[in-house]
Amino acid sequence: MDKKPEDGNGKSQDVEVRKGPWTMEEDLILINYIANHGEGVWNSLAKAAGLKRTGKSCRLRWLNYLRPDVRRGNITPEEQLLIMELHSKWGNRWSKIAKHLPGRTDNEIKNFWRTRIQKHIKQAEAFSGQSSEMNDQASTSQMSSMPEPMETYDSPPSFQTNNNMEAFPANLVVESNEAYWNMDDLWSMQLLNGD
DNA sequence: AATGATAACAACCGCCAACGT
DNA sequence: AACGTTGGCGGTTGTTATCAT
Repeated sequence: MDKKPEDGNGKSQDVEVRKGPWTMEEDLILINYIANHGEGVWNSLAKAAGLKRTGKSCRLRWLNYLRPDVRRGNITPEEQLLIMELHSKWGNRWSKIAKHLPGRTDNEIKNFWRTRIQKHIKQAEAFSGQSSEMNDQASTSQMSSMPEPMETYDSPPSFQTNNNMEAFPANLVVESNEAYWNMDDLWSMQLLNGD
């Protein structure tokens, strides 16, 4: 292939590379292309589909968001428990952990851990007066002493708002340049689009 | 009602291993 | 065997939404 080691950070001069949030149109293009051609070499795919994105960006978008089998939001207590259990075994091996949670992505689990669980662990540590010792321990590997986590996570305020997408109406909402939509909408659109 | 602080999420970046030529 | 490319992973950052004052 005609490749310079671009590796995600598009610093090619002549080809402009888009960054930042994906638009609805880009999503549709990617979905359509993969529906018709399947996944392939991501860099080539991005070009062939006409997306001004790096292959890496396309891959990430597809795996974490657009895939039909991806489940987002509403992590169940069972899943929380499993995440904590696996994390205590494997540490930050997010992709490995994600393999045991069908439909969940490593990125989502990682975010979930960092925003919801790690915070509570630190709080619990602070209460038990050990914060100085185990500082950022979770990022290294084992959680040797997890203080009865489920009780801590039982009903923190943040759980009330853990699913932003549900704040949006059932149908897609388009707001100025940004678009928010349900994946159901996207998939039904692309099916209609059929190409 | 306005402002600031915090939480949650999406996406990017850099590194590394695997694979192909 | 060496080099280049790609894919995957984990860490980090930027943006937006929500809550509290």
